[in-house]
Amino acid sequence: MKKQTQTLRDIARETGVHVSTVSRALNPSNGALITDDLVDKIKAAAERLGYRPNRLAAGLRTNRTMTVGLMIPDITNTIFPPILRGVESVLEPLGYAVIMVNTDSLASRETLLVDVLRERGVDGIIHAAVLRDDPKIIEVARAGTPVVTVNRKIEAEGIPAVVNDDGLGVRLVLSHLHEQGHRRIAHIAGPENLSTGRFRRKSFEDAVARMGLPLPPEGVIQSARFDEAEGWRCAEQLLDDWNPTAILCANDRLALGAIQFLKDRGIDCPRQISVTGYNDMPYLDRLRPGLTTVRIELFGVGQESARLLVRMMTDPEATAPSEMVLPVTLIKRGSVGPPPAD
Amino acid sequence: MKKQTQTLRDIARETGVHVSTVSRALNPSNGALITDDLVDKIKAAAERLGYRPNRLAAGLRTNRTMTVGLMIPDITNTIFPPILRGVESVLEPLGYAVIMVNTDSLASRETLLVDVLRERGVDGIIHAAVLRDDPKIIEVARAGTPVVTVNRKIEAEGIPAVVNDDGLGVRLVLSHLHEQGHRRIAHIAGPENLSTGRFRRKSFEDAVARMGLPLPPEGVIQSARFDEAEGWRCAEQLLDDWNPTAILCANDRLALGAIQFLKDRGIDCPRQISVTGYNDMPYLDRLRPGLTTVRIELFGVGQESARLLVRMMTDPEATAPSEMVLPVTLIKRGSVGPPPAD
DNA sequence: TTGTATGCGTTATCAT
DNA sequence: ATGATAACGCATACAA
Repeated sequence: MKKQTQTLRDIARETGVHVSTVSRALNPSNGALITDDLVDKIKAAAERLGYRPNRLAAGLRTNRTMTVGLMIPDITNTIFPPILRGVESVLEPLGYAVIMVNTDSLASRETLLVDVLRERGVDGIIHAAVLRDDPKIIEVARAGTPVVTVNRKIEAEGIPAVVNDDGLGVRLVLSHLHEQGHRRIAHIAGPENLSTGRFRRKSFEDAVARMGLPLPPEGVIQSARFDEAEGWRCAEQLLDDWNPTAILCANDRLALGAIQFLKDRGIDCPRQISVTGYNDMPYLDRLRPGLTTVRIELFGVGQESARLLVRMMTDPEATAPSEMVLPVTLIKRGSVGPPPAD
Repeated sequence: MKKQTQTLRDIARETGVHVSTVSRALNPSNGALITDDLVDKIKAAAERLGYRPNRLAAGLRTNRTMTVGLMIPDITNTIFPPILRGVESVLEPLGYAVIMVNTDSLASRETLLVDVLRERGVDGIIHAAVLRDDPKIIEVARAGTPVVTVNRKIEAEGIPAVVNDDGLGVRLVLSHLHEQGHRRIAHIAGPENLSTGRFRRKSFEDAVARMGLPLPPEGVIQSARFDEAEGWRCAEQLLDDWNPTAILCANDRLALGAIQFLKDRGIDCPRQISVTGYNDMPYLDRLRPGLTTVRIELFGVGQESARLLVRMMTDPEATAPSEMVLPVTLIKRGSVGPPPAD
């Protein structure tokens, strides 16, 4: 039975040259040129022995592991798998592997997991789970590890972010509701500690003000999490305190919860109240009513964040753009209709 | 500005002892006992310097990287994220990191990706994307890397599998349809190159025979992929050639496609034809009609596969069970009703 | 163009 | 109980 893993030494012995020659032959960028036929001979031997480089050893020597870390809040949340695929689609062809961790948006877990990544010597980190205030990742970035945030961003630090145009998204939804005749439009806001929650809320409030629509304090309910239960709770509170004809939710899951609440109360959506989401989760087009929402480029932000990270990893001097904003699209479905006549 | 990463040497210098002493103090299993107060002193220094072990170096020496590979067909398929979380839930507390790769169920990609994992020296592989015939992974397992398959399994090889009780699942659905009065029950089978597709089909055919139900060759349509488009196509073919009152689909996505086909043809589900799925994907309870399906323990199989792998990694002599079967549950929803009176 | 020597950070063997 | 030293596999500065 042949040895488990072949090393450069095995190839060297096999071909009668020195290890360093093999190293150079297999990795042209390493040293000077080797005669072509020797290169061929060495490559043939490597092939024959089924040689695979040991990236641990190489990484120990070069400080590059060809591995990057990907931090995600929770992969079971359907918006993240496409981001991961986008990241992978650019990284894998370049030879990078991805270590993925779920932070559950918990600062404590994040601290832990950043170390898990650093101990493995990742060449860079793509952070889709960043909190608005996130000292640990700032520290890591300052220490020299390339870091890119995606979807979310961190405030007032030099960490590049690839995000969707949430300002535009919110305005598109709002215009659509306005065109349908809605004037009392409420908002279920996303968590305050996430940039997406905060920024969409601000965009909403700004746009509503600019349109001259009424917005009492009770018109915006703050959710604690981006999930269905919170959507339900916030919708209940909203209707207790105000009488909006439409609810603009900070994401699809909040919207699903809100619609469920309306259903449970026997309120028809959209005949009595219209509801909108954000993100365009898969399969939601099959619901009744279909959810009017904003489609964001998940795969796209994944790709761009990876491209950006690669640039930062390969050329530490390159000045990265501080922010990259991708376009969004309004998706009209059945959950929006004209407001009821009073 | 302090050095990027602290090493054992730094701690040694700081505390005035030798590197090997530091290594032993920080990792008790390494060598003999160290005096308690020295251990304390060393740990304090490590803490103070923010020391993190370099797993590359340790792995190079010990051949254990505390990293495992997870191979998945496609993380955007909603059944896989929970499996990943299950895996992570047992691995992460033990200090393991996970490198995840998507194979798209392509043998070519799998070959490639297995090498990506091996080059990084993973201590073991959890394989949720295994094909029924999969020479590459067999080779890796033979070479000594612990491998566990999950959800799917590989035929006739000594690779442990953690799966759901598909035989039971299919029988539960079939009994339910039978109780509702269905006699002409068709099947849209999953891909032949996947154990799940093949096994569910066999379970279906066996159970149908045992129940004495009619099943012409046209009563089973073979899909090429587990997706909605194939569900649509197979449903069309099915109704061209036969007149079943119920369609048992090999998974939810095929069922969604089939239901869409019926809708497109103006055939009411379940009043004219009942349809069932398999897997209980999230959010499908909100559809109309709700999909009657089989709930499988995704998180559970993930956990069990990880536990099994840990045993194999830590004790290579331990005899692993060749198969572990987890229970399933029938979920009754609106897509099944009594057959129409002829 | 190729060989020699050294070190990356750790653990393990041997000595003290 | 602790120190010295070698080795894991590779890349690279230097020598030839």
